[in-house]
Amino acid sequence: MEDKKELDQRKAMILKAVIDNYIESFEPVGSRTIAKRYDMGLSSATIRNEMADLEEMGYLSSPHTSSGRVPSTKGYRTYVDNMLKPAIERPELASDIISKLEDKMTEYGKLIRACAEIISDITQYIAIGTTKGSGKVIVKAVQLVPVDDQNVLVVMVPDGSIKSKLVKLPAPISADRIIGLSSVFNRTFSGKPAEFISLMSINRISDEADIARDMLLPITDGIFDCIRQCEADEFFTEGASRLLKCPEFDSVDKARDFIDMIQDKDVLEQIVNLSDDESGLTVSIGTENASDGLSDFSVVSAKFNVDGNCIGSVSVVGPTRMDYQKVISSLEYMKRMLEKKAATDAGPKLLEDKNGEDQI
Amino acid sequence: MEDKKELDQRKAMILKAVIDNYIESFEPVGSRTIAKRYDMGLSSATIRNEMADLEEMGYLSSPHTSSGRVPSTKGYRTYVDNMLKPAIERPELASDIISKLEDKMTEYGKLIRACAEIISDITQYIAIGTTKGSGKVIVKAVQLVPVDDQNVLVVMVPDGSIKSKLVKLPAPISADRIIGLSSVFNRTFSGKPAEFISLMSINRISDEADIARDMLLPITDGIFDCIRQCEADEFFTEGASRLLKCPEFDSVDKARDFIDMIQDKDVLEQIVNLSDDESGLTVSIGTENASDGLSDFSVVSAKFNVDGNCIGSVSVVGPTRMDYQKVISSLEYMKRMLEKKAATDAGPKLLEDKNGEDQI
DNA sequence: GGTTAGCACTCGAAGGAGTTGAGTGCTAAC
DNA sequence: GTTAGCACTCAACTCCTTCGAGTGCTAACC
Repeated sequence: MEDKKELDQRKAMILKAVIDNYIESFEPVGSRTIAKRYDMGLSSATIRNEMADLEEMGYLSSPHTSSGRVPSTKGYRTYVDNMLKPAIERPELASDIISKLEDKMTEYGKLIRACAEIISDITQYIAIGTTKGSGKVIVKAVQLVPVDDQNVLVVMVPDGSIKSKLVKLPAPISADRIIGLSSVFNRTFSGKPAEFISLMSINRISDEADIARDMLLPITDGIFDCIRQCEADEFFTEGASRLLKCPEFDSVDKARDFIDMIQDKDVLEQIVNLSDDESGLTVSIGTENASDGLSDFSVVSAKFNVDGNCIGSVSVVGPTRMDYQKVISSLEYMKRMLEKKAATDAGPKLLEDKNGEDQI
Repeated sequence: MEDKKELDQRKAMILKAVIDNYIESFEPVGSRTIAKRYDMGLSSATIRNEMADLEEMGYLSSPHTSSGRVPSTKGYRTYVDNMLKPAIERPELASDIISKLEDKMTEYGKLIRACAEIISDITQYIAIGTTKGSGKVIVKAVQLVPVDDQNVLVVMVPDGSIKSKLVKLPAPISADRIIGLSSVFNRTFSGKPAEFISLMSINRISDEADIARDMLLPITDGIFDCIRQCEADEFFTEGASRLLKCPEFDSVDKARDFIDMIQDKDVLEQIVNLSDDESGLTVSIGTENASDGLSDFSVVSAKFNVDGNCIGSVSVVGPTRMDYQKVISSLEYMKRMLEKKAATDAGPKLLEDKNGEDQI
């Protein structure tokens, strides 16, 4: 009552104990439980007093008069900021993750999906992934692949990704023509920013390749489509059903509401845009979340940066009493691994400035 | 009591009324409800007697002594087989579906996914789609697309689909080399069945194109990978969260169990393999299902055939008291539309035997 | 003989009273 | 500052009653 300044060490210890317990049991924690489970050399009465102080200070709250205490957003915040052990290395996880990623490493879209999957697997919460639509798409290459006499696969290679679209031409055309056309397209567009691909260029190609404009239209449409795919942020959700295993969903209504919410574009945006420009992780707890519907949930978000560009993000959504330790350390670990691997290993974009001195 | 032969017309009418009611309300149906809601010119007492008969005959059952009646599997079966109105055309749906399918028509995998999505949207139940891995894959075309100096996109075109895989070569190579190589690969493999692509051919290509074998290996690996993708049956589930909206999931446990079950490969197999070789729809009701876990659910399954080959299937899974009318008619409709559209319209495979008389 | 009205009976669902136990706040003693 | 002790609170549980929808059966009716 007298002083309401910072947490002293004992209060901090008790706060941590309460939160640890609550995370584990999802039940309001009483003073006696703490006294018994942690050998602090304090009686339940003393702890009771401290807990009353913590409540007054806003770190804890009680659902009703005579029940144990539950952490508040402020309590979780302190816990997350100050009380977590530094992320531990988990070599046993590492090899597993690496092997799962190995296959996917060639394209960022698939890669991030794989990350989200793995993270959801590890943490048992929902993981939401995004691939960041790079604002300005640079076309590295365009290729046309003849499929049959009237269908052409348009392949566009921007940075760090590959997009393709099958288009149907208004009339049959020979494979050789397509291949010839392919090199005209490639010559015209490669290295150019996406804005460059305007209708103007069609006329140029039409002249150069001596081909009717309406044969080219579906192809350029296809390219536009690929560009649009690149520019668009993509969302995907992994492990939604897992959340049903959380005891907080004791009624089906809650589960329903949550699932409805998590499918709302706006909420997804909020979840994902949460992390600011920093390169680290962001944790948003309970009422800290912008969206009301998320006030009983926490979001831990990691952005993945390669070569200074954000290529996407993975966020974990779980109940406020989530296992922060686990979530944060696995996300951090994933982020480190992915960025390191991307920097040393494949990924089309990273080879740009190499010289082809070994060329065969 | 006296005679236990077939349903007479009145019994059938009452049975249908009970099932209609139960499907709507998910509550045991009493004789009075029927008497009031349907103007049959019969009192509740008479209907009560008839319902007792229906129970004795196995079409209905009552959860406990003094509650209304609930349809049994046999009851549903009779309902589905004899009492549904023929599928109605829904022009308003048609245009919607067609426009949604338009975009996806180029590849069967995406197409069936889109179908499952639409069906789940319409029916509000879970839809499970599969693409049938065609046993014997015929390689229509192989193309290599240079991405940058060390990465190559391997594109393989089998029937009705397109697969691609990005591979990394052990050493840089020029785009022109790749394009040259591409035509060698294509010449060697196109029109050949997948089995043909053996290690033998690598040597041949290695000779013909004058290139080191270890540069070719990643590429053939990529092709193998594409073939494997074609051969594999693929599953996907749409609208799983919708099922939570069914009142039968009054407890979270049930929902959990169901979601666990629906993710089990074996159960999925059963759901999908349910439909026999017939070309129509298959309905499996409650206890008719092979898997115990599904005994409170019904599955309606449609196989899609194009040119006499099954290209995949979509199944709807819902509670036994699902709206069969809606599910069956929309699935049937979808099947008809898809097959018709596939027969008249694009889809790479369908152009094969056309001559390129219009060639530009 | 089929149909109907009437009545006693059944049984789950809903609501309320009493009990239990974990937990609190407060006070007084150490 | 810490602790023991005690009165108090309140959700959760159990037990009990009431309520009503629905049944089966019987006797009367057309």
